[in-house]
Amino acid sequence: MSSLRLYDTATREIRDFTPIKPGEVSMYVCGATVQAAPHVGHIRSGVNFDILRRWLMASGFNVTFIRNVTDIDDKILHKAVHEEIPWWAVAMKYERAFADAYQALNVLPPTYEPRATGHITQMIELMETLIKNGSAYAPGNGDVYLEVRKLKSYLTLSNQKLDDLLPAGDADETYKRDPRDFALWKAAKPGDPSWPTPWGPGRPGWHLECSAMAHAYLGADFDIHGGGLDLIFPHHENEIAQSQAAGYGFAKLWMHNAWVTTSGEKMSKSLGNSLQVMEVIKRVRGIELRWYLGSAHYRSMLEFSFEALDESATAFRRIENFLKRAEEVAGDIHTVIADEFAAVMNDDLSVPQGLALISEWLRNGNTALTSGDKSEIAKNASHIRGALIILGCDPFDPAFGEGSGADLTSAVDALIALLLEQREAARARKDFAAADSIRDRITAMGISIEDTPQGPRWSIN
RNA sequence: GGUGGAGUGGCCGAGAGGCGAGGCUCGGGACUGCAAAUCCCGCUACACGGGUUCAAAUCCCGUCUCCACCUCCA
Repeated sequence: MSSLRLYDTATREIRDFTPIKPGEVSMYVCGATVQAAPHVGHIRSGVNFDILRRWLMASGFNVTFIRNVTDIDDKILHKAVHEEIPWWAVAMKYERAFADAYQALNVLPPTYEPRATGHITQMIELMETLIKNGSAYAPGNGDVYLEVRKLKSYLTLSNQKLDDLLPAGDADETYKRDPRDFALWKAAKPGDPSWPTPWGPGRPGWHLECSAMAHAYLGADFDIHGGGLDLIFPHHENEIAQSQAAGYGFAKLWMHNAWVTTSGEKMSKSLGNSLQVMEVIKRVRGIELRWYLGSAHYRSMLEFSFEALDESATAFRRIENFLKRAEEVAGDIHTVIADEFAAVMNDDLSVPQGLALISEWLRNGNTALTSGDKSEIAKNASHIRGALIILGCDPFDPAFGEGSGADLTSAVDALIALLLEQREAARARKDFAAADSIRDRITAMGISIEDTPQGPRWSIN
């Protein structure tokens, strides 16, 4: 069997993945800055890395998955003023909104989900290390900066030259030794929340938290660091700078997911609420949104449209419908990871090629359903289900359960069966007017009737 | 200005030197009492101009268009 290869942003090539510790994978993904409800672009990142995680687990690795929550930053403070609630209430409100969205799309909870404000101690320790070894300085105004000119290497991830950069501009320039130096820590402004430090009260700069938390939970060296494309610079560059200046090896492999675009452009909040996750799942189910977001390769832009979303949902329902019929005819569907599927997933998570395989199994499975070939039905269904589990779209996953409605299924089944018996009787005596009348009335209840080689079956629309 | 990415059939979306991914839509057919579902067939594309090659969507040169990052960003 093939082994996993992944694209590394740092080297810009697909490389063999070899974990630091055999059988173990440590990964850190930059999560949300909780200052607004998540839109479909945010959740795509969650879905993409969830697919990676599921694939690693299915490949036999024990995965430690850390995804942080940035619960303090400028936007959160601004929002607090705007919404007239405390900054921590803003953070909690949107952290919950993200959690709800992750859950709705069946994104597995991380092994641990550290918050920035819970790791001030680790950040101070890191800054002390950096100041002590001469990599960082505290000019006396309460800020702490990393001195980028002192770094052995910088900007290796984004492949830029220091002299081509525009000044960082995230703090008062007058205290910086170089305009490109960036803030590890920001002095408190009047009215802002702050934490005490040896350099005065203040709050974390954006980048420091990830270095501190990755170190706290994964150690000096870990396997994979992920996030959105837009984090490459400055966020990930600065994480590397801080961590390596402190003597950590840091991430061995960098992965970045592409955006969801609209009209070819990166999604932005100016589009309003219509593309918020919770709005979109009023139109399609969570599992269908997940299928759509996961269907493009993670490094390709996904051009969002409601038309494409609807089509994608329809395509998913075909697969789901086959699995349900297969279960009815052939019994419980085992999950099998087909070798072909493993091969495409091992090739930098080539999900779109996996979908082509699913299409093939679907066609074969439907053909088998028509001919009644149970072993062929079971085989194709189990391959499909094995793939869907990796994609996080298994229709039988209780995470997507039909809730209390499931309890009614057997009762409805008995009622519909009664009606179908009458319809079958009418058909048998060629009284098609009566038969169609029964079907029409069932349809009017929102239930579809299909005649299959195994007899009629019903499903709720 | 610097860095990175993209342009594929009506639409979505893979591929990255050689037998036309796949899906959706549309047209035709099979099955069916009729539907629905399903299956089969059809619609032969790679921004533009050169070049390399027996062979290019894929490599090289040039051009155009679009996007992103360099300021918060999944």
